Amino acid sequence: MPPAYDHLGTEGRWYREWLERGYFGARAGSGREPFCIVLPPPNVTGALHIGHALDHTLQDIIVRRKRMQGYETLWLPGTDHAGIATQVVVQRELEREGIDRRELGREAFVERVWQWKERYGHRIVEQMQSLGDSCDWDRLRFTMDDGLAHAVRVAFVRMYEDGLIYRGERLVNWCPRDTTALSDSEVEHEDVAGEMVTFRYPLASGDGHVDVATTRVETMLGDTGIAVHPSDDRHASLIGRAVLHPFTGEELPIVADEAVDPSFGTGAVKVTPAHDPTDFEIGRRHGMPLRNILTAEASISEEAPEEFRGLDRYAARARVLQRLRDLGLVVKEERPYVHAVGHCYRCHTEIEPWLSGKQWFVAVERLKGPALEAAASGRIRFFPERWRANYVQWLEGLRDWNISRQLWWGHRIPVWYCPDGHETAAVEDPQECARCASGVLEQDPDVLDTWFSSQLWPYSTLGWPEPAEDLSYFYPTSVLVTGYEILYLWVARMVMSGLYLNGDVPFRDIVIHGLVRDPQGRKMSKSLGNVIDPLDAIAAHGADAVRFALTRQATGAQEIPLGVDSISAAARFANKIWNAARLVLPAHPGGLPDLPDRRTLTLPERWLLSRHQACLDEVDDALEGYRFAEAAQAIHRFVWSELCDWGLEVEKPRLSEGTAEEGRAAAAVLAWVLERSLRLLHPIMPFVTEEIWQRFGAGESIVVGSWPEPSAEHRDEEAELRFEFVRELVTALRRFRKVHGLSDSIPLPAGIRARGVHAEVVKDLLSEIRRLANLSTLEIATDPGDPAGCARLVVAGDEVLIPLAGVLDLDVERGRLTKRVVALREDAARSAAKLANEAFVAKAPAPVLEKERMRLAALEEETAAMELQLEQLG
RNA sequence: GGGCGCGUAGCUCAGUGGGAGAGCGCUGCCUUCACACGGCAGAGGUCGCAGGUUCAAAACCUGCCGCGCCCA
Repeated sequence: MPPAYDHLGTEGRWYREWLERGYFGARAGSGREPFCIVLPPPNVTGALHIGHALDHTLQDIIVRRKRMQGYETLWLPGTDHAGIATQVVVQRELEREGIDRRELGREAFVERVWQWKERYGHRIVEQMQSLGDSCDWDRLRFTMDDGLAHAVRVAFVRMYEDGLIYRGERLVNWCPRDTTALSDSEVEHEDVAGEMVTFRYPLASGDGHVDVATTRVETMLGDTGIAVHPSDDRHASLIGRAVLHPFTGEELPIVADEAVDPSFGTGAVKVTPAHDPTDFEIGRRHGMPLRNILTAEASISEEAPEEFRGLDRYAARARVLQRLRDLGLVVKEERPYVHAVGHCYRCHTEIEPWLSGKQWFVAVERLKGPALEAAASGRIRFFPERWRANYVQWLEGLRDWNISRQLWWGHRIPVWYCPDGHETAAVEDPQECARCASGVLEQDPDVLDTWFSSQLWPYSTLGWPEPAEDLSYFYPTSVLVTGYEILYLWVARMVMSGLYLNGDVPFRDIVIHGLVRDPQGRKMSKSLGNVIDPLDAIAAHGADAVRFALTRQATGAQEIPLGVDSISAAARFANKIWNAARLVLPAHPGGLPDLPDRRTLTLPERWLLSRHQACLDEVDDALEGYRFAEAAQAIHRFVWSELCDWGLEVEKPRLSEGTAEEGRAAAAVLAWVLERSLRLLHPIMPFVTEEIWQRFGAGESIVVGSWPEPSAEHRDEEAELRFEFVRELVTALRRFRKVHGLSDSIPLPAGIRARGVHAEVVKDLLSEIRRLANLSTLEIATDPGDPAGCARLVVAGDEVLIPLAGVLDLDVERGRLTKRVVALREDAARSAAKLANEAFVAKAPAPVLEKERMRLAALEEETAAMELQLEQLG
């Protein structure tokens, strides 16, 4: 084995091997218990980013462990057609060729998108494979596949016929750049430094005015009324009167409406029913006309006075303000005025509430209830649990979902209209109108929200709506793993639709993870230059390192900080295990290691097995509860700080210098621990563990090896206590050496007055202790003898004596002792005060009390020894 | 305005009733035959602030201050 682990020569080779051997394939009805995860499908247009890397790593950890536990394990992969994102990408490509998509026409455009998908759609799949994702690639799905498209139509028609989908005209969230409507969830609210303008409308009667305030002053071009709160005394006399629009001379009525917030501004608000959701409602209640002053691209429309027409909304804002100033109607301009503005989640353009004609909606009222019940009853469980509250709150406030998109790329709405305007919703393209049998039909031009199809993902991918074997075997799926940013957009909708269309929750456990940030907690962005490209990181440090670094940070927190340092640290961890194997494997005869008879094990071996067992229990328990960071930390701590730092170090002499029998026994124990540690680590770091595991010659592949199950078998508290004393003793001696600036390579003589069990331990491990602390001699004294001329340490109550022999600086030694005595006295005083407290003695549990008494005794004993030593030094 | 969180070592975070922890970073020493992608040791913290509960609070309760995210 080379002295350093080489991920480049390892990872691709093993991944191809695993694929060829078909380890990731799952079969329905195998008789084994099913376990299934559907992959949140990445956009087919996209490249793998660090967020995917995290999401996939966590899923792969779950899946690989379950596979090792013997489940029929299916991780079902796929990609999403991502309506807006994909359409925009292809549009841009066309623009570079000087082609407008409208010239090209719908059919040709969609054909172009398919070509694009064929060309680049597989790229992200290969990237997932470089990360090690153990998906069943034979089942790869795409949200526009025939089967899935069929599922979308069936879902739509079923909901339509059940009255859950309807067509209506209302204000929608409009993205003027993508020229499509968006659902409420696709609008991101962000604070913007805008302006607040207060201006006045003169009363039609000429005897006064009404002041109103707005951040979108251009919308006054569409004002068709003024509203005040009915119980607002300041404006009571205005109700029923009218103001004059300064540009059109039109009379706008002043109405009273409960929706007005009397504490905002002057308490009177301008009403723009065609451009604000609240105003839309007010306008409807009072019969105000809708004046749509914006075009689809958010420039001023024909409905506004001529001088403003054609201006874009921001230019219009400035022009309107200037005209109002000219007329002396501006009362106040506040700038900057920070307020929340909705932005398109895809292109970040400011959203306009806009009337775009008739749109399709999902009525959510009947879908909510079962989805709420599933969370309340525990049929779905959230990890971390707190996300349940967010889910519930969102569902409770949910309003009808706009599913029409004015795009060409996506699932076209399966509704046809005849010249009489009758609607025909159908799974298969209809030949005639369902109502009047007209043969002239035109399909709705719009496509469905991408999330409408992805909400079907957990069952459409398994064959729904057909009665598929996969569906009955793997549905409900076991776990869903995703980031909190799509909890509402996707997760909640899958629950609602799964319950409604398929009669059961789509998954049992929902694991919500955070977003990957840079080490300062900032979002990764190109402009900040702090982006970590997982593919670069994999090339530089290996997929295992990227996976481990992410897992180690994957606590339940909302943010997961990741820097290149933590990735290279993880790569060093892989190298550490590699080198542990380099030490152990040459001494191992091959095959699955067998543990020697327990009665022949040495104390350090029993300690090591016990610590290994503790690690195993912790890793297993953490993974069972989806506490990934805890699992990664536990295995890291054991392998590095226990196995390598102590286990291997203490066993080295037996391995190479002992008798053949000792060598065999030591190798067996170390190989056994190492092999099982590899299996524990495999879900997190699949490649390096496989590469090492193969060298055991213990079987086909660690991928299909068995998961070490927790048990109490090797726990040995006594061995842990005894060896813990050895570690303390050795560390104390090393520390002493450093304090006195003594080189590690000069052997020191030492003596110890060990008592009770400690005497046994020291006698037992005399040579090991001498070697670990580099002692020339270690005398075990039972009687006090003459400590003069010796430095004195106290370790767990035992005195350790080191002959000064002229090599030690007495001043340094006095300093060390004085420092120690001061600390001891402080500690002892605190302890004594506690024990002097009657309430503590009376109320604290006996073990706590006993422990405190022992502690004080030990402190006093050591203080006395140190003081005596100081005295003797003079 | 409502909801969910966070505030612990220089940085990022674990820790949820009985002696303050990890990784990274930092300091010093060491190229000893698994690993310098290493070893050994060390420095560094009024656990945001103020009250309260308790024999005992970083942890539980209340309030305040600061910060983040989501929703309106």
